[in-house]
Amino acid sequence: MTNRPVTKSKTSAEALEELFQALGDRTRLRLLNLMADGEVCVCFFVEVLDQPQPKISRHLAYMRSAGLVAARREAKWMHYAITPPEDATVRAALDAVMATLKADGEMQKDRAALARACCSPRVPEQLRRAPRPAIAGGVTAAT
Amino acid sequence: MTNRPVTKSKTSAEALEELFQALGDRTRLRLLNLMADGEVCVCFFVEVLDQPQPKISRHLAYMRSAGLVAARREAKWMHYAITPPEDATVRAALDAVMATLKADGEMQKDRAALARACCSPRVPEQLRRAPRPAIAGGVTAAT
DNA sequence: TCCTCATATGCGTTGTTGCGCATGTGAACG
DNA sequence: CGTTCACATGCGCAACAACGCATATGAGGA
Repeated sequence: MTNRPVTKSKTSAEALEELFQALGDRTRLRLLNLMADGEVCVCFFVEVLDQPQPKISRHLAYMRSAGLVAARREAKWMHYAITPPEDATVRAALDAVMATLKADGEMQKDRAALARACCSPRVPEQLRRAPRPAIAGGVTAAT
Repeated sequence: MTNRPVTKSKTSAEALEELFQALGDRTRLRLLNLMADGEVCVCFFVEVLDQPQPKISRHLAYMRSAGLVAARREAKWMHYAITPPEDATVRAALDAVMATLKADGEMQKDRAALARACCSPRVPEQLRRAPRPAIAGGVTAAT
């Protein structure tokens, strides 16, 4: 459950390879996209992506072991957030990726859905007591 | 053997997923790095990376089917070159990757080896008649 | 036409990945 | 302390990816 000791420095290329393996999956890209504005609680991932919780959890674990995200516990809830890569150039590559996600239509939908799940007065039963993500100022909160 | 019809446009996210799967392999990153300055002939890849020709060929085929590179025939030799992604943001992501490769130590070694194989007066027997890559002005040509 | 060279591809093997399903674990609450 | 909630993980499976080895293909040259 350790958030990984920042990994003992590898070359940029090694870091890149690992990064890309982590990025080469649709679900993980969607998860990353949802974390663009900061920490998000697992239950929101499950709600927004509408996919089985073990699946979400597995992908988060994968990214955590790749050093891409970090987990923080708050009572019963786990929050995940993107951890900027140490290597400056790798960080730049990731930034470019995030920008690309931001521009994608489906990804915008996901983020809108997160904003909705987060801010709507009609929060689904299960999420009513879950800690809200810090989205707010991002995508159109829709109706 | 078609160089792929530029792929019928997908969303940026789909394009990204495919791109990253293609980038998530060491050998392919090394190949891309060698193509940073332009077309390179397969035989140089084999020489520089010192790995079995079928392996090189397979990875090139993989990248070609992902639309990452294009092949051009010149007599008996095949030249591979990076094809800039259509999607502007994807292209930006790839640019960031290439910059990262450029900064990496091992990758610089590979490029130096290519410059050597290309420009040295003592070109290895097999490559003597192979068409040279357009490297020249790149990495230190070494001795 | 036959041969050689440069490259691509078929095949079998092995390791990895993503998934669903069921179950384990840690935190709060009674 | 037992239960419930939020999440993680063990297990088996099917798909895929990477590899080595052998062989096919396509272009030139003798």
